[in-house]
Amino acid sequence: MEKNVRLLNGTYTTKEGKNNGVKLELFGKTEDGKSITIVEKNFDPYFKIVEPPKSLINNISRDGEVKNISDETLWVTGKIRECKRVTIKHPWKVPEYKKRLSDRCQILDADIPFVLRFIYDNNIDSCFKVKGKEIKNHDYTTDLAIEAKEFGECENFFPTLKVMSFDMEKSIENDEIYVISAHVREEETLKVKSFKGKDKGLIEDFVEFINDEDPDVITGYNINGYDLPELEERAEQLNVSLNICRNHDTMRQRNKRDYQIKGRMIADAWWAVKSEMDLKRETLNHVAKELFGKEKLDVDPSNIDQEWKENRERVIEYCEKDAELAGDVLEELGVLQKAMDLGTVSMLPVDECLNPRTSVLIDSLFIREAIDKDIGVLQNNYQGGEDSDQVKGGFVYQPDPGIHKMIPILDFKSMYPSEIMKNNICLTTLASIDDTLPYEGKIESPVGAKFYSKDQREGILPDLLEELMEKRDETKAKRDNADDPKEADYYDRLQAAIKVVMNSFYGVFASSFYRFTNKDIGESITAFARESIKEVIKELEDEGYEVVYSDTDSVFFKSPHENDLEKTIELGKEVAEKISGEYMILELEKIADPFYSHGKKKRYIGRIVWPEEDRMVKGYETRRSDSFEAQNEAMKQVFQEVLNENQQGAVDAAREYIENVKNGNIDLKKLIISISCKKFSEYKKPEQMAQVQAAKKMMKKGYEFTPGQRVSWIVTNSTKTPQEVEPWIEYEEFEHEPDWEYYANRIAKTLARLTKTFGWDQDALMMGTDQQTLF
DNA sequence: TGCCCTCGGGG
DNA sequence: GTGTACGAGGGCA
Repeated sequence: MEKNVRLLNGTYTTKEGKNNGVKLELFGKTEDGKSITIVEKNFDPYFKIVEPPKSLINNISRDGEVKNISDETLWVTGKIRECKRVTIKHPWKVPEYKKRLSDRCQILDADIPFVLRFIYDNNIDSCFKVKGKEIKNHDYTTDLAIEAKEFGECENFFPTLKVMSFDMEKSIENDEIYVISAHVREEETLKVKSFKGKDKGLIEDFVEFINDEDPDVITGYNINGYDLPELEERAEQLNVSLNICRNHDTMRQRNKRDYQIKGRMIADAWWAVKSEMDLKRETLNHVAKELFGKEKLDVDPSNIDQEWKENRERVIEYCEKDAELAGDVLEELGVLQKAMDLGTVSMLPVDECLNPRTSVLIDSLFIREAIDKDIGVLQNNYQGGEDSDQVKGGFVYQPDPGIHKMIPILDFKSMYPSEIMKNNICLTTLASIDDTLPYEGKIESPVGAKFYSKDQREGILPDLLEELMEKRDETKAKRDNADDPKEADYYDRLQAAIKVVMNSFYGVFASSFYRFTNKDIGESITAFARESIKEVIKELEDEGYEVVYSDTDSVFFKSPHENDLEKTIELGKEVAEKISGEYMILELEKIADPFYSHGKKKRYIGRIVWPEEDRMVKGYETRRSDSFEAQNEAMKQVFQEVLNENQQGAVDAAREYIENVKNGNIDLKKLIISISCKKFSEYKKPEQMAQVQAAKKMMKKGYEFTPGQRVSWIVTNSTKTPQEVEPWIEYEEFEHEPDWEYYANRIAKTLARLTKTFGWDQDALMMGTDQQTLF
């Protein structure tokens, strides 16, 4: 059998026999839309050791676990060194050897997940051709299974993935699961099914359903944080196996945060929302409204037990709707497509690209190069969680406080990658660690690190980046020349994926623990970058322009054409081109009119007038959790005035709002603070927590409270410690006096960030008079 | 100012 | 699974 496959994920098992029974299982989707398991039995785990003492080799060669020891000559941190490749029987023994041997000699290649090791070593791409013997009567849930003989190349393709989205309604009071609804789709809806009844049978039916349907992807809203852990716990209680993996293994918790279902991918729609959208609130309801303009069914989930008693049918309908909605969200955000695109660029299984760890993206490209060039792959060295090794970041210019007219914003195209290419930065070109090649002294970073120039030695890192950058330009050109909109869309997604990979180089190389970097490299990159942006600022100033702000790779300056957008666009483009160098390319990104900051770094707002009308708000928005609506409302009103370039109006709006709050002249609903409350005993200092106080007072009034429920309250006296709050109960009159002063103060604090520049700080806003009048 | 604690999503 | 990683915001010292 021969098949073209897109790789989804992989695992290994030891089912067959005791020794030598390690087999890899790769799960994928064929070009003709079949799910497939690829079994590989002939790959052994290994690691490498650098210049080991003879005694050590003697020692481990007698080890029953060790299968083979062979010679290798590798470039390791600046030297050609004699190394040994130690092949062993079991992948999970590698960490053991790492620990045992690491104080006697340097260990290489010992922290690469086994499946990835295999695909790197065999240069397997995200899509590949596999030849082998079909396994008839296999026990996998996939359509096909094959014993791999040979791997080859094939064109990229994008199979339609089968997605099962599900939702579970469960009692808050006890452990009972009321209903699980599943929604299966490929391109269109295939099946909707709800599971009810006794929990044991319910879960068993659900498991059977999953294995029968055999979805590639399992999704839902916050399933990693709620549905899956709850399901797991209940299944354990009832002694039901959640054997929903494609090889019939049990679903397991991978980290604290997510789960693993072998052969299937878990794509939590909430996580997708977090990374793809910028929302203040991320409830499914809000997201649905934002994406589709529709509200979901009105069932109060914090009161699910009541709802279930009163109207089962409605709860079931609600559950089905939510299951479908989560799938819709995933689809709308193009999550799977993006993961496949990223897989295409990074040569990784789709699963690795759903919530990619940037270091894995880079590893995939870099390690393949290292194998090719006989370079030793060092290990990541996370030394504790210390961030003392944090590399100094970008340069941030203290913004010029006030309202500014017509501000072109220039930014460097892929700044960090460009610096790396320009200065040939790589572990393999770092001259200070290398004694095989004399240094010519051409490239020295501002922190004193020395790099070989390109003609002396080409770095892998700049090479990879150059390739990516070229590919991106090519892809963009293809996009622009495509006649078919579908084709154009494909190329656009691909270039976006390339950008993601290129940018992830920065994060990884700015850290000091990534395997292919070190402090000198990280610091050199950012130092070169700071130098470049400062040069731009200087050049602008020398030309007579006034720079008002700059952050890392962008510069904001004043256009002399305060009221002429056309001229400003022209000027911006002209200036950008003039200052650009061969590698460091500046572009006119957008134009703000007006631009405002109160003088604090990373806090500014602006109205974007080019290339599209937009609003730009950085660092000012109050986000979620214990904020209350009045804060947002007041902020919005003041924003509006500032963007209308009306200073006085902004101050007046702020004063008026605060005055109203002080006088109790505001809708009480806008003061409600609402947070969920755990079991009281789970808090370190429960008596200090406002939510505990509110919950207790609710119970006293005879209302139900179950741990985990959301509670709402209004602050009535903040001068006490802890502050005094009273619960807000819907449909009941609030018979306490809010602490108006407290609310006015919090609003003033928020607003003062904006009005400070106009001479109005928090206290001034509270008093209603500015400093000048005061003194 | 800096440390410690908590939340979010879900029911 | 050849592991180790959330990030923002408020309260309190």
